[in-house]
Amino acid sequence: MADRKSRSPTIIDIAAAAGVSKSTAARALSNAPNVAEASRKRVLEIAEAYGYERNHLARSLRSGRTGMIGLVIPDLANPFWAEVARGAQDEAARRGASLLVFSSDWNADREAQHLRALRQARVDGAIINPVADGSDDIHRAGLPMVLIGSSAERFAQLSSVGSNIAQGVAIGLNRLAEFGHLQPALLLGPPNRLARVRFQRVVHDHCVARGIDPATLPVEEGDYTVESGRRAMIRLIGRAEQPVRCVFAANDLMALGAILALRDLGLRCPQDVSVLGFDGIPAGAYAAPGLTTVAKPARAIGTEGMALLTEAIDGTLDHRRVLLDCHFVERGSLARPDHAGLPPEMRNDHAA
Amino acid sequence: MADRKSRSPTIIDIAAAAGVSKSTAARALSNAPNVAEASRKRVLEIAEAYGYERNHLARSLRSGRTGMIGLVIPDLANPFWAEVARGAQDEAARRGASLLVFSSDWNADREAQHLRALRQARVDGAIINPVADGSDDIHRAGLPMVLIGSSAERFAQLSSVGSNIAQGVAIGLNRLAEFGHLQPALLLGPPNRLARVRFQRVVHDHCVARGIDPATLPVEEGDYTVESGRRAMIRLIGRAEQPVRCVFAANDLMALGAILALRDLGLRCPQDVSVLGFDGIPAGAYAAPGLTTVAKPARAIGTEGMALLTEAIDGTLDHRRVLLDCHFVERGSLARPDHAGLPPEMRNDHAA
DNA sequence: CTTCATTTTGGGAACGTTACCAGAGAGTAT
DNA sequence: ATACTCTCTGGTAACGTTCCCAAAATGAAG
Repeated sequence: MADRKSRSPTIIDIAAAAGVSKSTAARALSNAPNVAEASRKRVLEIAEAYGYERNHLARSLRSGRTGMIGLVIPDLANPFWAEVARGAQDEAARRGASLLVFSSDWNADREAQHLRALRQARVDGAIINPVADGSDDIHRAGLPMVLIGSSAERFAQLSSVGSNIAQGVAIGLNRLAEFGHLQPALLLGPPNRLARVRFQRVVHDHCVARGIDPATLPVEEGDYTVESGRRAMIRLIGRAEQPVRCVFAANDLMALGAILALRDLGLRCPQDVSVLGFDGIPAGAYAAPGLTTVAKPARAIGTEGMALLTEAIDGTLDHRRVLLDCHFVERGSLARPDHAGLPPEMRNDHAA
Repeated sequence: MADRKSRSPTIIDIAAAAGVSKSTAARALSNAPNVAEASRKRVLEIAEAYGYERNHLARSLRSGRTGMIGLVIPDLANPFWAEVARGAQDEAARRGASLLVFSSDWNADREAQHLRALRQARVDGAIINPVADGSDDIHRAGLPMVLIGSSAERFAQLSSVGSNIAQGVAIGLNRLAEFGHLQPALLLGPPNRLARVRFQRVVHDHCVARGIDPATLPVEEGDYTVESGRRAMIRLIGRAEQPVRCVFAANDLMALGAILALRDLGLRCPQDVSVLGFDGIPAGAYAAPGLTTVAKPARAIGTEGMALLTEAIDGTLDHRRVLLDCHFVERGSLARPDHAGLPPEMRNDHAA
């Protein structure tokens, strides 16, 4: 009896079957007030029996709200961003919304294209990791939005959620100090890139705060890939000045590269050289030794971004910039220096 | 001039401004035939100037097509499924569709809930990795769908896309044979699980086809986690009967565990023991040695699933079951047995 | 029994688009 | 000039809701 016309029943069918007007049926189904208990019960029973399902399209067209949220990230297949997406999706589901996901591949054109698609789909709002330099495309979007990730810094006037790099670096350096490593070498990203500048600046500030001369830290650079980390580590070890006992890498992939390099060079990690990463990617757990790292709150960035966006949609959000704390993940690539394994000329006795 | 009423312009505004009826404007904007070139040009110019954007909601309500596709996978944060999602998303974008993503967490209730959301959002179709045992929820969905992944086997009557396990195992065993490993030990998943049964059956068949007695292959089992793989490898080495020179694991995580175990046991990989994985997760690249593995065509499953779904939506798809080939990824955990490094009692000279 | 307040109901008008059909021109052949 | 075909156009009716307002029913108080 449910589908006489092989067409899914509309609210009009339900109203007719329940012997009420579509207005009353609508009220009953959206459990609004001012509908007699008897009518409501009637309508709900009929709807249940007919397998009625509200047409969300019509509802949206009328009310202007779609219950859909757009998410634009650089790459859904990247573990970090996948984790962010998962967080956003969980929170969206909790709030009864659905998530439209797009990957920009760090490409401004594609980003603009996705933004257009979002607007056309009439999403209620969007969470975006902006790629475009010119802020035009982002602002022009004309819908409630929350930015995520570090590139959000370029758009100071928009609310955003990111990880607290300063706090993360602080944890890292503190833990390194506890292990006796006061002057870790740094593996940074390519120069001129925002991420590198920020990481380096934060390390610098923290060193100053701890009374360490930042200029004494050896620095090498890579491009955030494993291979570049491997080569940077080799260069670092090759330096004559000072034996390297500890490396703090700006991301996990380079840290993994460093661990590989140490193995190739016949040095033990962590006994000879400690390695600390920054990111918290799952792959770090499978290295040997497991990569100790400062993990960014990827999933929380997604959930918090969605929470903020909800406020933005409701209009209750005044500008806010949320920085979520990183946390330390101990896995075994950090140790007190073990001088026994090193030839005398490589020993370094300044550690506490 | 674009937004006199601070409201986005509708097709009626455009039509009025262009001095034509909304019918003509609609035809021009959806570049339909039977509209004078002059009118079309006029309308398009005005639309451009006003920043007009078609309301996809209204369009969908009328036409019955939303241009949205649902994707339900177990976990968006899982690298394999993230890769599948990425493939689906790319193909969707290529076809001008948008992707609604949901994670079921291998939970039938959540899956049912997501399917309901999809129906309510009036998606044109869905790509699903089914979790529910009872086929009811899936069939009841009542929208065009394509299943992906191995669990699709349970729903023989629906079209599906999966990886060709048989072919993948064949490549793996062939390559192992080329390295002189004719009787690899097997690291399987938990008994009774579909995935294990299938993997084991395929290995069995291929051994028979190659003239090897399947019963001679040592077998251990784990639960697809790294730790279980580590323990299984230790048990394997501990077996008295026969020295193990090669392990074929049913997934990459267990293979990574095996590599960790070998290091702990003081055995060299690959010189003493070769390890072959199955999956192709990115983390395998960062192990030492890099994990050689048979990679499933994750991204292709997504793209092909979307391609099939498009046909299903158009009604041009008759039942099909697509199996996509796996490919071999050489990374360094495979080698010819190097007897020199082993104590005499562990040597095993039957290899070619 | 009236009056008034309150709850409940129904009828229409949106929302912005596309589908359909009939009519208006324009051009060509009889 | 008439008839006919063609291309183009405009009006109207959907699509399935929700929102608004007025009408009807109910109940309480005078």
